Amino acid sequence: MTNTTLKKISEVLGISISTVSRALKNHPDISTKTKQKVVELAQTLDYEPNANAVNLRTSNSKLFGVIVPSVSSYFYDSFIAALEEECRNNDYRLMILQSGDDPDIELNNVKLCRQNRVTGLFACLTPQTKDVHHFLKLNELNIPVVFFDKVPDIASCNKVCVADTDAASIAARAIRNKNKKNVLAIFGSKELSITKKRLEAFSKILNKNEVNFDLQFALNNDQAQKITEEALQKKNPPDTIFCMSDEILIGAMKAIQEANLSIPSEIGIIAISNGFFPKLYYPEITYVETSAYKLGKLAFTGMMACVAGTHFTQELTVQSLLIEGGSL
Amino acid sequence: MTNTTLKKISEVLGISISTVSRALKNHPDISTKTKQKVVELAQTLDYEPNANAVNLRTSNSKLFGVIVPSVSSYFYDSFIAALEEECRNNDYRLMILQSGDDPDIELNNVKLCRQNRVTGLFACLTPQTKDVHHFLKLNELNIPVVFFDKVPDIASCNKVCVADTDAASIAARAIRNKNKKNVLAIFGSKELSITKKRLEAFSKILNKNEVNFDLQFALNNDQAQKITEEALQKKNPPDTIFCMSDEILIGAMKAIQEANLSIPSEIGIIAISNGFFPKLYYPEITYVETSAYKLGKLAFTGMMACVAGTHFTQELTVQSLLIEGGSL
DNA sequence: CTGAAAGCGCTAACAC
DNA sequence: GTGTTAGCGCTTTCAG
Repeated sequence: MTNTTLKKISEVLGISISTVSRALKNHPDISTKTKQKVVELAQTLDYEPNANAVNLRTSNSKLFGVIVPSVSSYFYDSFIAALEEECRNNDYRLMILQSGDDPDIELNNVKLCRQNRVTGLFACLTPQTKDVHHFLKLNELNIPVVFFDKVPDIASCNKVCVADTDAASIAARAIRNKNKKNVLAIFGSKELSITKKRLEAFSKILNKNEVNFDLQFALNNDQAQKITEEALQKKNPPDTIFCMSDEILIGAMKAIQEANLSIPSEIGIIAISNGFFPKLYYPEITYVETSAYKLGKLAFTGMMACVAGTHFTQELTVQSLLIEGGSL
Repeated sequence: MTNTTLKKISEVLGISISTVSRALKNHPDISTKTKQKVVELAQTLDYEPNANAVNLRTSNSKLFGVIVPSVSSYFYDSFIAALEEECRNNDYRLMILQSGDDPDIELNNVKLCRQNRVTGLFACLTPQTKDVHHFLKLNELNIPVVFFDKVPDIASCNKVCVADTDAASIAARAIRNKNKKNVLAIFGSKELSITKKRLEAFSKILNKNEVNFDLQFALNNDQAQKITEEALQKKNPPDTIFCMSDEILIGAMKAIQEANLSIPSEIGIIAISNGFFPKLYYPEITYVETSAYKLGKLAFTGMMACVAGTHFTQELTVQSLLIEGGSL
């Protein structure tokens, strides 16, 4: 069996291809009878338009690309879920690509997007990406690029981000309000701009309020676990742990379970999170929400503005929100 | 700026389109000088072939579709990661589609696959999917379909699955070997064939060994949590909890943390899992691995066999493996 | 209301 | 070695 085409339908019905095409699009010119005949036969023959032919002809792919480090992530999966919903509702397809944090694969993914003539691209950079000219090239071709989460330093591009500074400030204030005095603060890779932003805001508030904190950096959950284990064994252990991300929260919680401390009476904990992991524990962890889902919705809105011709060329941010669990 | 085409290159160079096409494919007919000129100009003009045109012409999309319930899952994300790796290495693209466990969206996704003329489709059914004829239609069009994880009951299709029966048996034997006497066994939705298989194998072994177990079903982690909470409050509480899936494990663990029981001295726990969640806790949870990553690799191998013409029309399974944590 | 014809960008016989 | 030509399946003027 081979795919049904307009030609085949037109031959069976003894009418022209263009009439079939119009009938299927419910064009007002076509008579009701003809439409009926065509639609019926198309159904019988299980006609599905060839997207490649349509795209080639119309040069409108109705296709967005999205490049994430990995779909297996506490964060990007929610982002994709949001995009996907919007795409479905707006009759766009989504081509999901993963960079694996490898700049070469990233470059190749951008190529793929160009080859498939995407209408627009959502991109999260790898930490090592220095050169973004292959992204900017897309703009020359009138393909809007909306960067999210890990965005370029340059100003002349569209970016959507979570409110890093706000999130860290909110967490710091929550700690101060609970009169905590000795905080273990664990941040992610020093290189990341998101770490810098969060750290700066966090320190500022705790310093101003003279809350003592032990500053640590962890690249993954194992390191976070080790750092927490060591801190808990000190003569003067922390009364509170701040975790910059889910990854770090996971490590810290494992150490707390190991030490068999009860939360929040023996140790307090607060994190910045997308919201899934904090709900895994009892009591649930108090966290500042930086919602990837909302970020996705915002990115899509921005993209649609670009497609409509309104480049926003600025940084949009989603608000952060304190979600009280019982851990602080 | 507009996209570079073969035509544009041919005009600049004053040669024919076909020569350009051949030169870029490194066709042996073309002279070295011509090749060089063409490749150089193509690079300068940032030529990227129009995938739609190529696919239309060659009717070989080099594109696979994959339908999962959701990419936000610690099972399907691993599956996708495996597929993605293989696709990249074999020069295929992957179109990732999510059904959201909605049969209507599923149907629409199948349509999308047909419209994009995928070379093959990997599909995980929604629990409510009764009618799979729209999938089988693909086979008529010589588009192989490889079902995975949640597969149809019918025999005449390609399926790859985790070894459900084995996994449950391994877990049951581990429980028996530890001389546990009072097990709370929590399974997922009764409707799912995977539940039936796991339950049957599990019961058989525990019954044979006269291990008493309380059989419960939970549709999500909240229900699993409630069930566990109630069981732990009985006069004769369980000494072991068996969790059929990660989702159930999460709920059960929350209840255990709430009851503040220590593992494994006060309560033992064992799960069937993809391996991520068991490592979140201290001590790490003992689990029977049903690897989505391995499943993905297997599915791809099966798909390539189909594409090469060797329909396997049978059920392939990935082996299960007991991974000892410290929880039993 | 319907049909003829051109063309989107590319590949692949078939010529020379 | 290179060019000519036809055609993949579709949309969309332009004619009638």
